[in-house]
Amino acid sequence: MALEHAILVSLLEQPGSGYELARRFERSIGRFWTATHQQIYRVLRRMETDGWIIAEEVVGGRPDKRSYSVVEAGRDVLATWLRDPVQPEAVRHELAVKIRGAAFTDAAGRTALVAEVERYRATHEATLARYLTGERRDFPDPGAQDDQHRLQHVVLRGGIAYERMVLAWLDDVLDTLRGLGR
Amino acid sequence: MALEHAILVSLLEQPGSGYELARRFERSIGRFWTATHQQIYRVLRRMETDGWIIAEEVVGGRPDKRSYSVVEAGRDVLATWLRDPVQPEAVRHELAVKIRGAAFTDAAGRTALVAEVERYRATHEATLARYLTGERRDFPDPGAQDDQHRLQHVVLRGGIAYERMVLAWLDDVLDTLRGLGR
DNA sequence: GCTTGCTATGCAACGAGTTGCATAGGATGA
DNA sequence: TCATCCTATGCAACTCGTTGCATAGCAAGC
Repeated sequence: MALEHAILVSLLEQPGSGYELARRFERSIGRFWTATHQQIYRVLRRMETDGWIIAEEVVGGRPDKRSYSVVEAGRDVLATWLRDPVQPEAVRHELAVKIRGAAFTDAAGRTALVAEVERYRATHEATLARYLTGERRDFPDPGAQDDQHRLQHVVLRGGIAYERMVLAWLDDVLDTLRGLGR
Repeated sequence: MALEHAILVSLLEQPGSGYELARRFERSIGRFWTATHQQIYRVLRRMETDGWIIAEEVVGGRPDKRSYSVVEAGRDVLATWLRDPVQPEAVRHELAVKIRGAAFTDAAGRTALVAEVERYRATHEATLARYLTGERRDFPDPGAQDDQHRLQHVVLRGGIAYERMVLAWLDDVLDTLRGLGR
């Protein structure tokens, strides 16, 4: 129900094609909103039909592309949405289910889960490292930022805080799993 | 693709009807896996057809109900799933999108967003309070727990850590929003 | 020269998840 | 007594999101 809005924000920050948006969703925006290219292309066409964005055909590149920009109606839609109440997040934390499920498996299954949690922990460690690198690169001087960068920065700080929290919790999980059965 | 597994874990912890499961998903399990009663009823029927669970008709109560329990085949499915790699979480954080979107609205819109973040913060404060109350009630003596309770407890500690992280971040967000435009 | 990979877009089919509505008995309260 | 709420289950219709596949030109490497 809100992929449209994530796309509006992304296009306002920087106009671009469906392909470019898909790449951004793998990086920056994808930290808090995921989408496949299929979904993005479909929603872009609908947004264009509804008059929220306009496309400019760019025939220079190897394959031609359609670069989208937000128009007035799109800005209005965004402004209205910003005033709507924030929906409670729909959490889907598969690992938490597995941890509680570990009570119903045998010792070999738990050993396998420990290994899986370690692997999972490594991916979050890598994500944190990426965020910190990106922070040093994009926000080297927190004192001298315009509004847009300050807002992007505070969202990134949220991502960093999340990853640190997850890492600390996963250590707690590993201790707990290893200490089972006395 | 994994509501089945969340249901298996919940039914292993405690057999119950579709309605009871729906209530649990609003409380305990719903902290990390959401589902409506519609979805739960549909999946339960499929799981019964597939022979993962069996239903017992309970005709005593006001409306009759079907109480489900996990059978051997269901345990096997769960054990296999526990060994599968954990999928990276698909994050959907609407508030983060709105914060970045605040760069493209006017002063009145930002004031409205501050109020909304404060309301949102209050809901998370209430959630944290509920978790802490539940922790004192369900896990008063961390030294003397069986495996199932230790695992439930570590998942709850994850929820508590998450809520604390969110609250601290929302304070950061409020400071940032209030400090915009110098 | 051939394969592989990247940019760039899209169709078709399916499965997951939501929303609105319906039923029906029992309890609670004005 | 009548309205409202809670337990308990379910249908139908819809939208959201994923997966597999297809196309097509250009670049890079073997």
